[in-house]
Amino acid sequence: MMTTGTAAPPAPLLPGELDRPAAPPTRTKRVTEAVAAARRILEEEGPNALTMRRLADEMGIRAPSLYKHLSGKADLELLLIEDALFDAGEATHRALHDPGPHSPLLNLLVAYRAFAMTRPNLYRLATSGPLVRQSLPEGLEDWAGNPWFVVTGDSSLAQALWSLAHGMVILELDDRYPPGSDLDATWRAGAVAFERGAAVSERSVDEFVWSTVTRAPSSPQDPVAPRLSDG
Amino acid sequence: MMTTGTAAPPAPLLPGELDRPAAPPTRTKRVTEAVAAARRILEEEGPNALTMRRLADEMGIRAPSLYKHLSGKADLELLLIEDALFDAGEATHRALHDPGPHSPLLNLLVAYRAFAMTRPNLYRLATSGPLVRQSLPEGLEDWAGNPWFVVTGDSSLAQALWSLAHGMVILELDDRYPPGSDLDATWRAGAVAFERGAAVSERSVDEFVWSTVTRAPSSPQDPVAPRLSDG
DNA sequence: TGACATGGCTAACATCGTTAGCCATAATGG
DNA sequence: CCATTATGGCTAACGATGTTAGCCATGTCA
Repeated sequence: MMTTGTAAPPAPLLPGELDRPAAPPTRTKRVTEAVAAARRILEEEGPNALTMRRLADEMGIRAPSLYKHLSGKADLELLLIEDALFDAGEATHRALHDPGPHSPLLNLLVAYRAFAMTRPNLYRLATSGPLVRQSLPEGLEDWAGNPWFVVTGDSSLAQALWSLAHGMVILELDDRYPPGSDLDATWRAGAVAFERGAAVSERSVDEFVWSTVTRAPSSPQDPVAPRLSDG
Repeated sequence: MMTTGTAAPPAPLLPGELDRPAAPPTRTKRVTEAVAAARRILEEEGPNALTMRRLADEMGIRAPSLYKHLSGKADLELLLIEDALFDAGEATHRALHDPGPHSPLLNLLVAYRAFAMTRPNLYRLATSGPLVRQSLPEGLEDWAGNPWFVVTGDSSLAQALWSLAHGMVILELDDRYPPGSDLDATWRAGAVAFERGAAVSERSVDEFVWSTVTRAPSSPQDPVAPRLSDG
């Protein structure tokens, strides 16, 4: 669960580690309840069950009344994503400090995988589709991604390692690996590659450019409504 | 575009390379048209535009008439996924044979990234959410994933590398990297890690087990209807 | 020629997110 | 102390979505 604003035991920051960002914009009691209920429904009954009517039901009211507290479903999902990012940040930062049995990099991977596996639907919701970046609390995204930098010491390597972790997590959640795959071995293989890569100088490679790779011109995605404040 | 069943110039197979799987189950002319139209709509107008009514419109008929050819929207999407897997397999197998300017591993990554970037919405559709494995043509999945094994020589390493590629692709498509990120550098960093890892003996690592990491008990996803044949 | 399969159509339904507009109660201010 | 306003519920309803039921024209073929 998310501990909004309550100060944690102040562990000394590691070199390169960011401090926890300001708490997210204050939430009404009722909004907090709605988010909690939504989270419960999402995780226990799946994403299809998370409808405005079902959510209202869970709160003992009718669907239209939800709009007295939330601007719409997109707003609700944004709040869930906020929670997920806070939780993920907490879990991964903790992995940096806890005396895990392995290397920091491996501890981080283990923590990330465990985080995702224990709340798969929330993880999927928070990491799939275009991100509504400007609606998130200031600094949250940076803080949540910071452990990957702390562990690798390089921003490109950090992004690559996070990509690997996310890729493995989401493919595992979606059952995309061939049946019978030894996923632990897959994670191990990935960890090994980066464990070795992180220790090595950043630019021992030929200057390869990806310039031939470009995005298809103006490929539309789904529009995402900007966040509205509590009404 | 997909070249269903038409034989390609028979390039000699590389060691470990799988042969192209049998062509997908025959599609009616009308079904083929529907899939083509759907693909056009999806890529040019985004996933939200891919509606049964919109698709019917594109074909000059009314929505209910679509059900004379397809069992439902899930069926249509499955056909799109089939196409995407064939195309991806073609692109990546070609990367193995073309005299690319780089190492095989790098050539593969470049091809994969380019493939995804040129049809982002189809890629997202084909790789997001639970896979309806039993509805896919026999051998398609294995064949499409085979290049990753050819390049790494090890199944765990192959899955990890594919995970990295998918992670980077999907995060790039969804704009999940912090603004201003040098994504080429990220891909380079990832490639380097695996370039080095692939050359090394598979088991130079301590025997790490992930046994503490388990899935949340019975977390529901969205049910997926099994594929029905053409009606 | 008649039976049947093919492939269109309209009408309609359930479910979804969402809006409009009503009303009771609580809070607030002259 | 009462009037006014804000809060937060409600019902009714709308438009979009996937989908089904049932009708009918046309072509195929025994």
